[in-house]
Amino acid sequence: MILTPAMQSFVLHWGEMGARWGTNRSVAQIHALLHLSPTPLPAEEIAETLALARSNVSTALRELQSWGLVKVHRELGDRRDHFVGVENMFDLVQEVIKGRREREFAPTMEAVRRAAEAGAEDGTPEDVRARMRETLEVMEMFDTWYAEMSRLPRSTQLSMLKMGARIARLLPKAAD
Amino acid sequence: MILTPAMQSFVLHWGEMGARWGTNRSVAQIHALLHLSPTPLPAEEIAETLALARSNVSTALRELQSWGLVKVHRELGDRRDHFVGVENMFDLVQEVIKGRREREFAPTMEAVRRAAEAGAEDGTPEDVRARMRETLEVMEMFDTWYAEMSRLPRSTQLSMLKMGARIARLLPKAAD
DNA sequence: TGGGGATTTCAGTGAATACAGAAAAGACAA
DNA sequence: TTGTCTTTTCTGTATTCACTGAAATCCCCA
Repeated sequence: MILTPAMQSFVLHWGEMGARWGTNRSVAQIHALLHLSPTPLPAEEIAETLALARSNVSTALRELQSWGLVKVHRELGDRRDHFVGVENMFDLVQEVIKGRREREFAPTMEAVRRAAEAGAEDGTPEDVRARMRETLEVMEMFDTWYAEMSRLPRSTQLSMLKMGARIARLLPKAAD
Repeated sequence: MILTPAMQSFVLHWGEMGARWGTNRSVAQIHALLHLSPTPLPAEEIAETLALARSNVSTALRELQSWGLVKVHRELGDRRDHFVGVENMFDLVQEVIKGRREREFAPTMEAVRRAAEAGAEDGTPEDVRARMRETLEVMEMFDTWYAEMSRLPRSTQLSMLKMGARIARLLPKAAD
């Protein structure tokens, strides 16, 4: 598969963003390529197109699959796996946020909780503990908000996104 | 300044989260320390407390200041700068998101836009270009949503956060 | 059960990043 | 100016992380 300049640019920039968002460059590039490709691609072809080592592609594909961002597609009469990107961008966003919350946010929140509690017995000054508790509360507020939002049906999420700030007008004047 | 075990744990975990969120460990640790500290701290003391090189602290503080997460406080009769963390956790969240959008999201969005346009002339298949445009649209939707939300007064943002999913009940049945 | 293609695992290499320590620059008082 | 204290810049080193290529494993078919 040969990439046009526009496709190359897309893949490269997507890879760069991915590198800054917690995945490595190759994973993000492969994801970009699969997202653009109209047909499922075998690992070999991905490696050629992006000039990556075959083994690297294999690892990256596993990671993408574990995140639910890539699915395997089997072709009749072909032993090789073919890979497809999730078609819907929202699934991507959802998976990325979910993953980051689980791996990076939740553990810290748990640690902050323990620190705030443990502080009572190890001589941590009360005002410091108060700051810890306040920090925890903010973290929990965001976490709860996220949990609730992620459970809403996709269509509702979309409406809210599209409404943007106009949704604020629906709020009662004196919100609790 | 001596840290209790609870404070150490807080600082360490915060540092770890920071490392996964785009800043380096030291920057995040310093931020955590300043967030806990009831009084402004001079750079020297920060370095001692966290066992970091003085130079490293200097660089980290500059970075934190450029992000608006740390302010300088001058003490009468003391030449040294003293540093304070922003008291409010929301300011932190706001700054972090703003920074990431500017540095990591917006440039990619711009690149995708150019790729989608340029594709017209370099032989990029129409269906591929369509996927690029769709990607761009989703990115723009999130970006617009963020831009609008960030302009709302803090109190409104807070109400919305606390309402969580209940806000969905305020939506008209057939949202556009 | 053996052979061949496809995939995964693993160890070594290379590049990027964070860090420490030294040197330089800046501010202030005498 | 000179001396002292503080802060910043710079350079080499260490660590971390991604990547490659080779070897091992897996899977399917004959």
